[in-house]
Amino acid sequence: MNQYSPSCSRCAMQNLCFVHGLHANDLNRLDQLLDHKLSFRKGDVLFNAGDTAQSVYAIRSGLIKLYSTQGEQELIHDFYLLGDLVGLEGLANRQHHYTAKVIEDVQVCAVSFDQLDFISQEIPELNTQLLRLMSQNIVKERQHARVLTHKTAEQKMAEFLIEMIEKLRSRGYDYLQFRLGILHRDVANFLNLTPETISRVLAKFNREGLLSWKKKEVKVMNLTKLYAYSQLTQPHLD
Amino acid sequence: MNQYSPSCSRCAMQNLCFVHGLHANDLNRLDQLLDHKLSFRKGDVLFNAGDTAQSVYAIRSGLIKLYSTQGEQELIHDFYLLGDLVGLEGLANRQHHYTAKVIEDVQVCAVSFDQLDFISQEIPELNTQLLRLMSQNIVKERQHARVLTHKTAEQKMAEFLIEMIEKLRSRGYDYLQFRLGILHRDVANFLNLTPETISRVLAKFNREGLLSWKKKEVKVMNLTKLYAYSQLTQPHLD
DNA sequence: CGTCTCCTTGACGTTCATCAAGTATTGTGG
DNA sequence: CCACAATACTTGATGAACGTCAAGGAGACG
Repeated sequence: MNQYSPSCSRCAMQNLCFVHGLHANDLNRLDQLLDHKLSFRKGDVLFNAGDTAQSVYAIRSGLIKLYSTQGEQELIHDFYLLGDLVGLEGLANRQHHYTAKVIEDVQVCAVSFDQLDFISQEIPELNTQLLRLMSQNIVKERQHARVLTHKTAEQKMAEFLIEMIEKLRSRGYDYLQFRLGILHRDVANFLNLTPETISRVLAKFNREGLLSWKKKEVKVMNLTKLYAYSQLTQPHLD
Repeated sequence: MNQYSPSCSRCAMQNLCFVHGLHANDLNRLDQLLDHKLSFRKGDVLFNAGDTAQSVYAIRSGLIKLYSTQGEQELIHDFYLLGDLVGLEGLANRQHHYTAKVIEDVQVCAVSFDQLDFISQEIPELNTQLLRLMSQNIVKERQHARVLTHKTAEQKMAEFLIEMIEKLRSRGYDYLQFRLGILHRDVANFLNLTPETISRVLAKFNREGLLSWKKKEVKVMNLTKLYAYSQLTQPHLD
């Protein structure tokens, strides 16, 4: 599951990243686009706001936060992990609007915009795929706006955790116990709360036998109750 | 300025809508895409969340709000007016995620996705343009998230008004006195405030000789002070 | 000209931020 | 690998911004 293969057509993550939906023939063409796999360490920056954008990054492992700054104010827009695509919004203008910083060591596939542009003219399906990803991004941002504005601290926290859980589940990982190396400060920032509030909510979740998150290790004790807090509907387990 | 011309190549709004940046030749091709001009009345719905998406709409006049609903909760994501493009995020999946409702009678150009798809394969520049618009949309949503989370009621209000003012200014309209037919309720929703708070902030702005908004008519008395409230930087006036 | 919706203004309440101080954990250099 | 410094987390006390509730007034529409 975690094995790396250098070509898209044999890539273990094929279903997760943006090539999903392309035909075998097209995948072979896409292979040529891939720079080699790159590694970054915690604290490294994939790109800064204002940088010229040269490629998009498909995350193979690790964790990245995407944020913008205004004055002193840092605002985290999203976290990316295995199977996610970072930096796509820089494509059209060849300029990044955000900073992508590694918070847990990552391996990424870098895909050059130039080549992507070029080949997407020959593979219409890829173009549609890019537009689809952009659309999904917009929908996601708007959903996040709803969370930020209309949910209580407890709902925000529950929803955030469930998003992580569902991502892990969809990728076949253990989702009842896993490492989550994000600072409370960063979660707080993302959800527009304070670290203190995060701490209090987690203490409550723990007290009520819902879930614990200590020393970067999450243990889910009562998933159903967690869903109840989040107001999301719990999917049927297979 | 407000005159309607049925072909893109002679369209008075050429610089405002998504064809901006295309060459004359390409514009002629684009002409074929245009359905005739459509009119909608206040209260009409261009499309509903969940509808199959068939075209994108370029606003020629009037005002539209785009929103989603969850349970009873309506959430307004954006307002669109002259020169704006509505419904683009439905392109990839051919499905609308939001409802677009007319709040002041509109005239729109409807551009079919099918044809857009087809011709964008022949005009690479159009494709880039679509991606650019999507990117800008994402950036805009994230900026809005910042406003929702990190600004006071007064800053939100000032920023909202300035956005309207700058839009009118960029389109060559009177921006110190203009009609703004949006309900306080809708502004409140958009900014995550209550109508009461909107009312109080406007009363304050009025008291301080900044601006008045009564009977759907906005009069700007002190633009500089308004910018000061918003924390935005005032552009140099020509 | 009456009804309905929208807007205004005031009194009060709630959620979460802020401030503060102490404890745990992580990172670092010897 | 330990010591200690820096950073992160926890918990409590207090407060502020804006929401909620309420009631009256003004527009808009038929």
